[in-house]
Amino acid sequence: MGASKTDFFTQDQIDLAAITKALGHPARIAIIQHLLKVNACVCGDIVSELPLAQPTVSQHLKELKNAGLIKGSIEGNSICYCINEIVWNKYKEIFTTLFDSYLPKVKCC
Amino acid sequence: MGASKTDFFTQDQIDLAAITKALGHPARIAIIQHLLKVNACVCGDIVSELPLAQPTVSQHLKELKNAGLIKGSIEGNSICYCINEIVWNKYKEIFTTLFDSYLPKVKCC
DNA sequence: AACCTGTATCGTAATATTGCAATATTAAAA
DNA sequence: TTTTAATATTGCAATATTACGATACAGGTT
Repeated sequence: MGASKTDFFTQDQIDLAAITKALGHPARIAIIQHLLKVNACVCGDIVSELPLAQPTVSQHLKELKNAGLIKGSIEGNSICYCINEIVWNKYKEIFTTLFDSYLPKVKCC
Repeated sequence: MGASKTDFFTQDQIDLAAITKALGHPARIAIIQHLLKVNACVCGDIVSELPLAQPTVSQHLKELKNAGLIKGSIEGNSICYCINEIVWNKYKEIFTTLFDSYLPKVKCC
C-alpha cells in the first residue's frame, strides 16, 4: 500500500510518528541542526548550506513546517525560518519521557 | 528519485536520520512503547498487540532491528524482542543534546 | 514599467514504503 | 516422523518520498 493504517493507533502515536518521520532525513536533520547552531532566524541561507537544489530544500522546509517543527515568516523579499519553540519544547518533553521510561532489566535474553 | 543523497551529509546526520526514520511510523512507535511498557523481553505477543497482519508486523520489527533499536533472540519456537540498551542510551544522549541545544531567542521573527 | 532575487509550486521520473496473501522456515510437540 | 505453532521471506499492488528542471510568484530595485 504505502499508506499507514492510522485509524487504529492513538493520536499520540500518530503525532510522535509524524515528528520523527519529519526528522527522518539527513537533509532535514541538517536543517534543524543549522537552525539550532545559528540560534536565530535564518533568512535565506539554508539552500546554500545544503548540497541540494533549491526546490528540494524548499520541499524539506515545507515538511518541517507541516510537522510544526519550524516556523517561516516573510521578511522583505526573503523568508526567515526558525525553530518553533512551543512544538520543540513539547517534543523535548515527549522524547525525554520516552527515553527515560526505559529501565534495563537485570536479566534479558 | 526517492533515494536520499547521503554522500554529502555527515555520518552523524545519516545515523540520526536513520533512527528517527525507523521511529517514524505509528506501528513502530507502538512496538517501542509496548516494549518499554512491559519492560522485559517480549516473546510473541507483539502481533496480537497491533492491528496489522503478521507479515507486516514482522517487517516493522525487522526495520527496528536494522536500525539497532531492538534486539531479537530465539527462545524456543518463538522470538524474544527487547530494547537494545546500548543503542537506546546512545540516542537518548543524542536526542537530549539535540533538544537541549535550543536556546530561544528573545527576538525572533 | 521592466528587472532581479529569493522562494514556492508544478510536473515528472526514480525509488522507497506499506500492507498483506501465500509460502517458507524453524523448532517444539505429539 | 508428522503435526503444530511462531516467525520470516517472497511477491506484488497501492501509495509515498525524494529530487530537480521548469515555471510561477512575490517584493525590492532600477
